[in-house]
Amino acid sequence: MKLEQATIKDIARELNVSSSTVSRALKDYPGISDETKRKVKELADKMNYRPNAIALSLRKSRSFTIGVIIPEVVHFFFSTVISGIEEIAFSRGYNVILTQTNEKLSREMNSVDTMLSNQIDGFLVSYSKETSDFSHFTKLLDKGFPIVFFDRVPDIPQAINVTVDDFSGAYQATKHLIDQGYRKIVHLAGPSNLKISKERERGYREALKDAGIPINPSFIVECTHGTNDEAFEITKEIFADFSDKPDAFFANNDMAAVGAMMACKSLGLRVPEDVGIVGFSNWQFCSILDPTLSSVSQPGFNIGAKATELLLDIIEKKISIEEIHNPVVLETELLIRKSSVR
Amino acid sequence: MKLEQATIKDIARELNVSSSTVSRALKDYPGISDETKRKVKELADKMNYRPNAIALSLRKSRSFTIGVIIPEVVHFFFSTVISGIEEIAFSRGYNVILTQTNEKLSREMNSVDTMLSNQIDGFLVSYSKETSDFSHFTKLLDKGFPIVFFDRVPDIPQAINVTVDDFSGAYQATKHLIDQGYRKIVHLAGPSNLKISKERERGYREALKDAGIPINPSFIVECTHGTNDEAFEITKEIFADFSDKPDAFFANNDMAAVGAMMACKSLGLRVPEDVGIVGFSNWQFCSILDPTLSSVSQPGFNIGAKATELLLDIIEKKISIEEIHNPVVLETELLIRKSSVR
DNA sequence: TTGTAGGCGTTATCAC
DNA sequence: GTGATAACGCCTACAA
Repeated sequence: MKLEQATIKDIARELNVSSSTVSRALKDYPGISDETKRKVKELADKMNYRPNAIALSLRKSRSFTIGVIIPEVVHFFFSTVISGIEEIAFSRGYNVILTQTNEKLSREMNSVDTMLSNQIDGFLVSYSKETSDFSHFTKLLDKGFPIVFFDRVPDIPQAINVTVDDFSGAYQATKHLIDQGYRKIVHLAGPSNLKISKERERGYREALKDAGIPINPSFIVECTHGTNDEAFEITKEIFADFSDKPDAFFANNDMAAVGAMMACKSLGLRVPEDVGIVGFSNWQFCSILDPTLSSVSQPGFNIGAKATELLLDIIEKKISIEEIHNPVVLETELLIRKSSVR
Repeated sequence: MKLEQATIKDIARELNVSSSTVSRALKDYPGISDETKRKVKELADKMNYRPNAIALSLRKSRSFTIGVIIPEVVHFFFSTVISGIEEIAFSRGYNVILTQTNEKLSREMNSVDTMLSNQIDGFLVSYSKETSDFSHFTKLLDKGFPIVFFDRVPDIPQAINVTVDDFSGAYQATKHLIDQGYRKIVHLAGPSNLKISKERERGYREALKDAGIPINPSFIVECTHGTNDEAFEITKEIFADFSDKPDAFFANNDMAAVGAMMACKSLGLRVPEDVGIVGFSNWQFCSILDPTLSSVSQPGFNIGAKATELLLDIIEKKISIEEIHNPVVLETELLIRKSSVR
C-alpha cells in the first residue's frame, strides 16, 4: 500500500500556477510574491507535502545518506560508535544506512556495491577480519570518493583514519602492571592482520623494554577469536605448559581478559594477589566483575562522532582530503580497578 | 568528488544501440538477440556498470529500504534486534536506515518524517519512553502504510506487534526459584508505566500464587532506573530494614540482578547458598559473572528477524495486514546458571 | 513575478 | 529485434 504523497505538481494544479513557482515559493526564492508564497506554503501544509528525497537525490546526484560498514552490531564498542555516528549524521541532516559484515569479506564487498548503487555520499568503514586486500576501497579512494575508516583502519596512504591511541593505551596498561610489581606479563594478542592488534602489542613491548624487562616471545600469544572461551583455554595451557609461570595478563580485549581471569580462578590462583589482569576496551561489564577488571577505555562515541564529522566535512567540501595529512588519533584512558592492584 | 558511474546511456552510446535495448539486454528480456546481450553484458562489466538504485526507486516508487526507529543503539537487547533486522533485510535485498530517538518523542516524529521523505517501504519501530500519543503512526497505519512494532508496542488495534512472552518468562523464573527451595522472593520490578514491567510482575505473582506462597507486597520494589547502583542500594536497604529477610531476588532486568548480587556479597551472603538470584534479558555478561547469573533470555535476534520478515511480507504483499489477527509473541527461555541453584 | 523545457537514470509502452 | 517516447518528482537556466 503506497502512501499517496502530495507532490509539487499537485499543489501547482490546485493553485493554478506552475510547478516551478511552487518549487521556488517553498524555498523562499527571491522574485516570488509574498502572496503566492503564502498560498503555496499554506496549501503545502494542508496537503501534508513532503519533498521526495529520492527525486532530489536523482536530480542532485547527492543522497544525503552515508553508508556504515561494520563487522558486528552486537558489540559494545561498535554499538557505541554507531551511536556517535547516528548523532552527528542526524544533526547534520544525513541518513545512515547500516550494514554488518559478520567479519566476511564477501559481504563487505557486496555491501559496498549495494550502497554505491544507492548513491550514498560516503562511507564509514571498519573492515572485517577477513579483509587483507583493500582494492574494493582503494578503487574508490583513487577516484576521490569519500571514505573514512575507523578503529580497524588500513595501512594505505590515501586512507583517512580515525583510531584511538592503541599504542599508548597498551603502554600505560603494561606499565601499570609493572608498577604494581608484576614482572612476567603475558600478552593475549589480537589477530595479527589488524593494525590495532599490532599497535597494542607494540605498546606492550615498549613498556617492557623501557622497564628493562626482557621480552619473552612465548609470552605473546595470539587469540584469534577474542572470545573468553578461547582465552580460557589458552590461559590454562600456558599455566600447564610453561615452566616459567606468568604473574600477569594484558589482554588485547576485555573478553580475553575475562577468559584469563576465569582460568586463573579455576586454577586456584587469586586475582589480583597472584595474577594481575588488565583488559582493553572498557566494556560495560568491567565494573561488575569480581574482581572488577582494569581496562583501557576507548572513546567509542567520540570515534563515531569524529569520523562522521570528518566524512561530512569532506563530502561537503569544507575540507579537502589533502588537508588531512595526519590520521586522527583519539586518547585512550587506563581505568584502574581491582584486578591489577595489589 | 562524485563517482563517475557508468549509466545505461553510456553503454548504449558506446554500442550504438538505444538505451532500451541495453536495459532489456541486461535483464535478459526476451526478444533481444544473444549477440546483443553478450555485447551489452560484456561492456557493462568492463565499464563496471551498477544500476542506479535511486533512479529505480523514483521509477518504481519503491526504495527497497526499510526504516528502523529504536530508542537507543547502545543497548545489548536493541543491538541484538538490529542484528536480526539487518540479517533478514540483507538476505532479501533490502537496505536498513537506522535512527535512534534517545527516548525523545520529538526526534521520533522527526525521524518518521525524514524516512518518509526518503520513500522507505516500511517501518520497524520500538517507540520512545516519551511516546504516549501514537497519531504520527496511526495516520500512516490508516492509509495502509506498513509498520511493524516490536518490544515496545502500542495498544492500538491496527498495529502489528512482535513481542516476547514476558509473563511466561517471569513465571518460569519465579517458579524455578521456588523449586530450588527459595521462599522469600523479592521482585525488583521495572518502571510501572511499561507494559513489559507489568507483565513480568504478573508472572512473578502468578508463580507465587500457584505455589501457595502468599504475596508480601513489600517484597515488590520498583527499580525505576534499572541500574546496578540503584539495585545495590535498594537491596542493602531491604536487608537492613526488613525483619523478614528475603532469600531470593527475581529482577526485572540483569543490571538490577547484578546490583542485588553485589549487595549480597558485600553483606557476606553467599550466592546461591544463602540467596538465589535470577535476572531478565540474558545480557552477554551473565555467563562471566561470579557466580554466573541465571536469566530469562529474550530472543532479540529473533524478534528483529521475525519483525522484519513480517514487514517485508506485508510490503511485498505476500500476506495482507488483515491476515495477522494475533500479535506475534516469541518464547522466552529460562537459562539456569549458578546464581539460583543450590 | 511567473512559466517553459529539459534532464537526473531507469523502464514500460507503443511503434517499426 | 530494436528504437523512440514518456514518466517517476524535482530543480533551474532561460524566456516572457
